[in-house]
Amino acid sequence: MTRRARTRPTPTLQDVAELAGVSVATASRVLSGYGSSSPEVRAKVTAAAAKLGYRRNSLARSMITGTTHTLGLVVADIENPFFARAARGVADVAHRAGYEVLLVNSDEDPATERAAVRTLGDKQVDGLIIAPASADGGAHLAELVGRGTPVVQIDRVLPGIESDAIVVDNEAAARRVIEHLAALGHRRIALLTSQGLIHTNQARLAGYLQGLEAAGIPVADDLIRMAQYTREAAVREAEAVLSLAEPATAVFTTDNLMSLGAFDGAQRAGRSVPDEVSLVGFDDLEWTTIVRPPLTVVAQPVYELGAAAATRLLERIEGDESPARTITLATTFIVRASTGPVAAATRA
Amino acid sequence: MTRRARTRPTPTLQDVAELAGVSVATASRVLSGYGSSSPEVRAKVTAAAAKLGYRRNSLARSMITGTTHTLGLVVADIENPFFARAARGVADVAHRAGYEVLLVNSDEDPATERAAVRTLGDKQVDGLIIAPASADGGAHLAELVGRGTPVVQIDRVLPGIESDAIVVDNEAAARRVIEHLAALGHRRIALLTSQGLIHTNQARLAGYLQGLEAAGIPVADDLIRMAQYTREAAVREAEAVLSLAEPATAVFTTDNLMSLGAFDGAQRAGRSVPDEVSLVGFDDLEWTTIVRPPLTVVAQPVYELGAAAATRLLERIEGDESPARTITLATTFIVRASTGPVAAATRA
DNA sequence: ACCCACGGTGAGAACGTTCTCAACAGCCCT
DNA sequence: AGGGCTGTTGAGAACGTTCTCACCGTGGGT
Repeated sequence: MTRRARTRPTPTLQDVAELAGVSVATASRVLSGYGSSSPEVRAKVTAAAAKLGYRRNSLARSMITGTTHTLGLVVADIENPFFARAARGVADVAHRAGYEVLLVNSDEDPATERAAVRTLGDKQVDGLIIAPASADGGAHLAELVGRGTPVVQIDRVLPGIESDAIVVDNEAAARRVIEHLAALGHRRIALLTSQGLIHTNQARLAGYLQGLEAAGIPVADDLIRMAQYTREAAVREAEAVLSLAEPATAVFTTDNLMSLGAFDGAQRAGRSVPDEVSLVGFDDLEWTTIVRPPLTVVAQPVYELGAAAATRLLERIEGDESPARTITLATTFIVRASTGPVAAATRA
Repeated sequence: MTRRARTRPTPTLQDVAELAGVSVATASRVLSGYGSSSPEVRAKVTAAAAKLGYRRNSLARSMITGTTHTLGLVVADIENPFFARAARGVADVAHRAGYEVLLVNSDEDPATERAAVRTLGDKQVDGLIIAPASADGGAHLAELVGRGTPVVQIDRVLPGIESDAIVVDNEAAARRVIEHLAALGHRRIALLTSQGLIHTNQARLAGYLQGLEAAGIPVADDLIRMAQYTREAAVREAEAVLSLAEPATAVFTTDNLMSLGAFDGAQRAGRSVPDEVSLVGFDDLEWTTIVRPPLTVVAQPVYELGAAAATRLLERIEGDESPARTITLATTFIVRASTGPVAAATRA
């Protein structure tokens, strides 16, 4: 009924072989460049392939070779600059090695993540890079690993899985921040973090607490805030912490969205930075340097995180059987103008 | 030599069938839920599958069904918030429909793009969404389309390809910007755009020119700047345009990176915004509202761009054979505090 | 009692490759 | 002259599914 003749079937290896007057086996040999073949045959086959516009069917190839040259990548949200940059690191390394990447957003939802991991497994990815959300356990990851598909975790790490992991030294980073603020005389230092992302945030909280202890500053519960993961929530918490009876003189945020919200909150509350409140953010995004004052931040080696994960994964795929390793990357603390000494009025 | 026994071969449909005491055909029927089968058999098979931890091999399935449930997505750079958001739109729609997305960065390089499109084709994607870089022509896209794989272009559109496209009304957007600035008394309006991205930028340039004409403002060549696509280059051009003998009183930038650079450049040049120079950016990113003054921008419906592309592509995949269509989405002009009337000193 | 339809099932082809193996020719070496 | 090696080739199996088809039994309609 409907005319659909314009879609003629794609030429197959058999078509090429016939046109070249050789067997399928021979055609495959010359087009895939293995085994041996005579120059004349090579010429005939390549000519036939070109003439037909032959393109190999990777699916069929994968069926037999058992390798898809595809990597799975599961992140919370590709729109988050953190994951976007990590993804870029993964993609670059993968691409250079001739691998493609299958991307899935989990939105930090364990169910979505589980389904995604299964689907990617079904699609026979050669390996998986994941920023795991599920705190409950990684049965789905263990399943993959058990079937021989290597997994590399990034940013967070689920214990009990035989897999490599690339993380950042969050505790040290947070400790360093507090040290800096304490040296400037701050004693009312707020921590603004987000719910979820358990592992990462917990480490940053731990570092915060260690930092306070080292500086001899008592822990104040009203200064430790867990906001929903939205800009608005961060704004609210920042404003709240600045309007306490004894307000915070410094706010440390543990990721880029919270940092944005805190900056916004400080401005809206009419607090001058750093005179009335010092701000320290996480992740060195572009905006942190065009804002006034530019933001003091913990810069994570995000691109390297992704690149290292992909590199490690490819090593595993190539057959590396060494025991699983967790690689911890160092952060860089960049002091800019958003942090300064406590104002005389608020001191003591 | 090396012990690798821990990787036992993945169970196949045949294993399930044997354990359940039925044929492969029957096992396939119950696990894929087509045809008919008795309740007892269904129970036996599902039990066997569960016991073995059976997971279907999507590759084998795709071989026979001819569909991979995978979409290709080619963008310039996933790190660019514009593409990240569009990708999110694509991924959301795709995911909801049971499709996965294979992501490739082209870096605006035609050769990389061509190779990527070919590879994705080889991998038998069911459809492709692409922000095409190659101005030279879309032979690689035509090739795909010719083989029956639908293609949807986003943001830019290569002429002569039988494919749908989702774009934004760039001319109208730029015209609107100039109209706004002209109404504020500006006559020295600079356009800061980037090299490459031909189609999009050309449309914005056209809109700029139309806007000037409509306002009766003569075109000044020294105010039309094409920078390299880096923040630094944008900063330089912005500074340059502000230190002309007869400096620009307004700067219109045509994408988010240029906007960031221009904002930076105005600050570095010590020009107060909007008193000495008005700024209009493209793309409504988060930072545009925490910066002082907040930036007047052209907001593109980026998420919708990606979502619409995916929606259209899925329709094609489902068999829609209607003639190719180009859908043009409208932009929103958001006036914030970075634009204001020309200063009395510079006026006239 | 006969026929037909129908639910349930299995055998085997098919998808498009790669890869193993055997066959064959030509050559060198003894 | 005979044996073995090397390079080139083709036949056919294999990968793990889905799907077509034929078969069987059963039950209902005539």
